[in-house]
Amino acid sequence: MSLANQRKKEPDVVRQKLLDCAAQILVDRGLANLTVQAVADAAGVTKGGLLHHFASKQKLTEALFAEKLRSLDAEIDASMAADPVAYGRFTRAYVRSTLRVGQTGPCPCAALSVSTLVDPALRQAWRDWYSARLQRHRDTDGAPELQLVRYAADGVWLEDLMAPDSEPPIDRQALFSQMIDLTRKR
Amino acid sequence: MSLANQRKKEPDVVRQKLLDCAAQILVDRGLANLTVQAVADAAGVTKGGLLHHFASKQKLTEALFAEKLRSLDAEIDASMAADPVAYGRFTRAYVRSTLRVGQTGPCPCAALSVSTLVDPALRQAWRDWYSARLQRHRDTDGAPELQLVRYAADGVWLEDLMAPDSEPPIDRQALFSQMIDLTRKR
DNA sequence: GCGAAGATACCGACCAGCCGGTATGTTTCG
DNA sequence: CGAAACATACCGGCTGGTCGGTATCTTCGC
Repeated sequence: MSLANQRKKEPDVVRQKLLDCAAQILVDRGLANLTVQAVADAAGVTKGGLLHHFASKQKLTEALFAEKLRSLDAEIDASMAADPVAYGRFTRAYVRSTLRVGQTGPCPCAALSVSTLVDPALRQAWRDWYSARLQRHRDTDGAPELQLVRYAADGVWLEDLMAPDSEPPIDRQALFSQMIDLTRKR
Repeated sequence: MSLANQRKKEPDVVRQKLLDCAAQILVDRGLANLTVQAVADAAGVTKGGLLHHFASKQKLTEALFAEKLRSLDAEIDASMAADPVAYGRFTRAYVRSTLRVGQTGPCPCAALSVSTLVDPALRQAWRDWYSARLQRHRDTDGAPELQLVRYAADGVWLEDLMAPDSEPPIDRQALFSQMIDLTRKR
């Protein structure tokens, strides 16, 4: 059996690495290549090892989705806390998280959105989150102009998803400030 | 056996139906469920019958992609021809095609975008089409404000894709005229 | 401290089912 | 007839998933 499992046991690390690798494969190798085997290989674990942490592929994608959603949620909260202006506060935070100017790391939205394509149940989870958030900030972010800005933000990260490495048609920094400007009351 | 193929032979109809069913499955049952068997079943044909029309699954998706892209292209051309104002003409046509107020049938974008997730080659095709179109109308649609509007349009049909049956957070008609307004020179 | 004892983490082999694809038959059209 | 338009049967490969086993961690009596 060639003792291969004499590695140090660090379940939390392995589990996290599985999620990370799954996210990366999802984004830059496409949805079709997100197989249990591929994820396990990328994380340096056997398929059986992966299935130990996540009872099924479904559970894996669910966990991935939940993690990214939580990450986005926290990011937005932090961003909102640093914003002194009430009007359009959520929309600005949403834009900051998606455009990622001055942010570090990849946008959680990427993996999120691809996940929704694989499973209708995940779509529902996303919808729930978004509408809950919208309801929560309806006083400050209910205006149609702000909804438009949020739509634009969605369009931007969609472009990022479809063209990961090519440069955008217009300067992101300029686009960003343009969008932020649109969230100021007139 | 059991002579099941006593139906009238109408290859063009069957071929088209295969494409339609593929598009529908793609949009509302997710990418993972787009199998040759499923498409064949939905179209009332056996798997072998499908493979007769499209030599491979790859060919099927390519044909689907090409058809939807051609459809979108024609729609935009027609929309632009009916627009007397030069500035932002392409952007308005793009918005009309995606928002689909006063348009009939589903947005071709939906199936288009999901297709791009399955095959990187299709992404490239989409990018090529879009940048070619952008280059062609750079004189009338090069302004950053118009790019923003187009981003917003992308965001809208993305929402349609993720929430096919739920009603949008704001009135589509109002959103539409708001976006059109943004394409008028100031 | 130490060592038994169980729980946890992980491996490796295996399986049933579905996938895309092929090869071949049968029916209908021109 | 002959060719196109299908249906049927079947195959190899890969998929997600199971199972039994082993190595490491943790707990706890002493």
